[in-house]
Amino acid sequence: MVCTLYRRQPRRDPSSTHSWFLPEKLPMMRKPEGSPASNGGAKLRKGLWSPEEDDKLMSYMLTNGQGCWSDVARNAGLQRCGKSCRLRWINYLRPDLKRGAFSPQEEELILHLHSILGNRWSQIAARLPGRTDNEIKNFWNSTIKKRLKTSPPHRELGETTEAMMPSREHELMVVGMDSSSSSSSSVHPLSSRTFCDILFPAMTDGPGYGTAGVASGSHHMPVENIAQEDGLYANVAQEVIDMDGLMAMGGEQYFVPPLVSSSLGENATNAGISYQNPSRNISDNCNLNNTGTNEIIQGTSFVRSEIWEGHEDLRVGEWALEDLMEDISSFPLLDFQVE
DNA sequence: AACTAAGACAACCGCATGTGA
DNA sequence: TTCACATGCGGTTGTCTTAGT
Repeated sequence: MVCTLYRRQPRRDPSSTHSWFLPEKLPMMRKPEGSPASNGGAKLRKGLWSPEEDDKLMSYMLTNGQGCWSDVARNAGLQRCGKSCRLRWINYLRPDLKRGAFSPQEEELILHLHSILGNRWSQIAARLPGRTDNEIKNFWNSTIKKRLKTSPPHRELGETTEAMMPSREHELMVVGMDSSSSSSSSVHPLSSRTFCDILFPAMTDGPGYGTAGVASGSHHMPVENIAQEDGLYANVAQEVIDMDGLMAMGGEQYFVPPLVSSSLGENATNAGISYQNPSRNISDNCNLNNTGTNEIIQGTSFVRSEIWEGHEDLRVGEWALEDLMEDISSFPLLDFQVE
């Protein structure tokens, strides 16, 4: 039997311009376990969130912002573990979430990024404003994966790869972005410098980091500095990409979408990073927290703005995807991505 | 109308990492 | 240095929805 693809109705109005819109009351997919009144406060609830719980968490986050998640759970009067609250907030309640179907541009971008980053869903999500890693992961596993089985990836996205693969392809396979297994998130134990040297022997400097020649090979920003500024994983491929959006391979430069601000209340790695348009700075609308996260994000934003001053169109929550796709269209799919 | 298969997606779980005492 | 705790991430599971039979 063949079922047509569909997506459920968005539960919130994605077209709303209001910073916060309360979720529609959800149909119960699963009966929430017990009621807060009946569990005596001892046992933590699991399963689907009730609308009441959502309201509690939402209003707590609105008034207090994010702090320690276990405190959030406790202070908001939720019989949930902090982890559960965090997940609910990030994946569902966050105001900057974009609901609804992925656009073709987004799909293509996901494919593209996945070919580069593998199953690093959080990294991919960081480049798709309003989308969560969970959402992208689900989308990939349920839709794209199946689609790719019936149509090879580089047929869909245009030319890649054999011709464009770096000559050290086999080393890439061994060293770095192994997404063939479920342990894709792992950071390879090899030193990042080694990885970098193997991957990008002729890395360029990016905007904000000088204009040394493409093949200089000696102007790498120190890994430590990159990590400091971006809060990135100790994965040089990612660091290279994140710091300037340019990935150099075999003397060619390829654009990788920059990190965008799409996740309020997360750390600076995944959260607010490129507020190019101050008028849309989310922190203007939301009292993020009172524990300093806001300042951190703004500080990071400053760094980011410098790095990305060539990309003025970056916006929070609404991304010029067309431009982006144009920019990355020159980036080859790297076929070390294995299903 | 009932059943079934498959898609969609919310949420849990385990692990890794970071941080502070 | 060690330990405990918080957080983040990716994989996986479970349940609901929908369409076809």
